[in-house]
Amino acid sequence: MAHPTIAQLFKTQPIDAVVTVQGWVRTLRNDQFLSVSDGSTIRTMQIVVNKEQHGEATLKRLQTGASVAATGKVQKSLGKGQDIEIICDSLEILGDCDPNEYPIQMKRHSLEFLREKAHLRFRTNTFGAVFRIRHHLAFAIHKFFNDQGFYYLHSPIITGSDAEGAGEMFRVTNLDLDEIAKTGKVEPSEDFFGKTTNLTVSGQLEAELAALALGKVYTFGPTFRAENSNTSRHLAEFWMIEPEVAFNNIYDNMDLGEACLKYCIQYALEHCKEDLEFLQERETNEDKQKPVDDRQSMPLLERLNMIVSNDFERITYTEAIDILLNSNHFKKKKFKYPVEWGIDMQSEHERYLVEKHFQKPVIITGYPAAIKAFYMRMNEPDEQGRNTVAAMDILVPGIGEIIGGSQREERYEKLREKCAQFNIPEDHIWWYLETRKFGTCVHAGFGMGFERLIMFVTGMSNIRDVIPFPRTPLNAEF
RNA sequence: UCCUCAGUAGCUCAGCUGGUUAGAGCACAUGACUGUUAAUCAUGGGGUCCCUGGUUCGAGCCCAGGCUGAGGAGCCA
Repeated sequence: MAHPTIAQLFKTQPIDAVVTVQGWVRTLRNDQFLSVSDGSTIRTMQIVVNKEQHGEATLKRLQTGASVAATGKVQKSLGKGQDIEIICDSLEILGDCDPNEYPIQMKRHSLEFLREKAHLRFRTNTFGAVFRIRHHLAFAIHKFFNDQGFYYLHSPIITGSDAEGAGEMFRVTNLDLDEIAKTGKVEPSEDFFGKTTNLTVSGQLEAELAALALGKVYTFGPTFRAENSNTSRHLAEFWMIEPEVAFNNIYDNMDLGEACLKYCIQYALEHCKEDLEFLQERETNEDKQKPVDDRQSMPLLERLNMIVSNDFERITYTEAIDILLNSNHFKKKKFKYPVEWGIDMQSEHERYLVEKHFQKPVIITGYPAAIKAFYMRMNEPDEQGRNTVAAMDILVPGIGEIIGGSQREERYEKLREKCAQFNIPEDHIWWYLETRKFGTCVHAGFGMGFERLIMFVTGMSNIRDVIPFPRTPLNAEF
């Protein structure tokens, strides 16, 4: 017999049908009303039990967290909190849950506490909502690209390339480290792959290779950075989406990034309404404890709708610097870091542009060549002879950079010059250079941090709360 | 890695200028009630005050070092 999920029961409302619900107890109210969750929705099913029929000993075992199977007839609820309920006929406790040991209670827990119980935090309303939304967003990404004729490319997790310079890498080896500690000698040629290998920091270079044959591709997989960064926006293991499109220039790239973000948010608004409403209420309650300045300027759903229904602001780096230089904020010397053409903009500068000046997502293009990666396409020098590249960053309120991308340098000799400037030996990325030698073409792409997207959509403020098992310095317990 | 803040009951927190037996709410146990919505009411049990060392007649409180967590910065997605 197939068991309907609670989500299905609320949807179909099969009054008078006899059904079995399997799930986990949230509370037992009044020795009569059992609230059961099965993860299919944030809502719980009310199971009406009674002491006479099921026995006092059984009711005592209906502790928060216990797993149960309840069979009974679906009825319109007499109570006010739900439209249907199940009048329980037979009740089976599948797994007991000792309340003296079980750490999750029907009360508010801090997110920090739940992070230490990562194996059990799925059972809370907040994390249930977050991870249901995470699923829907992953699905939305695939649907967006698939519907536009992109191919999903599986870039390698283990890479022999160390050219991208996106950050510190995790070494991958099966050499005997104890032996190496004794001899003090590492011989890469004796390693599994016969050379030094690392966990990938980006699938971009590989995606470019594929785009120059398949046309439109995207990667969506885990990436790894061994940076010792301890912030609410960084992980050592995170998921990234990297589309790469042949014949796209920087403007096509901006259009794609904006459309992708809007599509994902719209998809969540349509498919995760109840979870988003719950998270909005949660955020509003949390905000009440905060100083007025730290609160969100508008509720979650309003913020998301605002993004979907407005065009992103598009400005050049040079214009952005001018805005900063002409701001009262700058004149009153409120920026901690200096502002001048050529700087790598600090968080405070980006936040000012996005949250104060424009109050909506901003796409900044044309960054100084000196502060961007080697593979970005050189623009013609500006009137003042300054070198910029066809890079673009999409910044959103509250998160900062959610997308970073560029038109790629497709000119063979220009790219070789860049390699020389960046001290990248050509024999390390000969395969990348060859794509420019054999039928090169204009192409562009970007990287979008999946967890940052989820943060933006859910309103969660710590990245460790939007990935099931966060990997951060000194933390890999689960 | 740097700066700032925090660590007290299972959880969330209070604890005065260093002073005698360390508190509250929730959770848990027992009982009452029985159409509740994190049910309610009464009663009860529950503490390595993060660790190590120091100052002091006396340390949850002061000092030093360490550990852990959070916020911010850098780096980035």
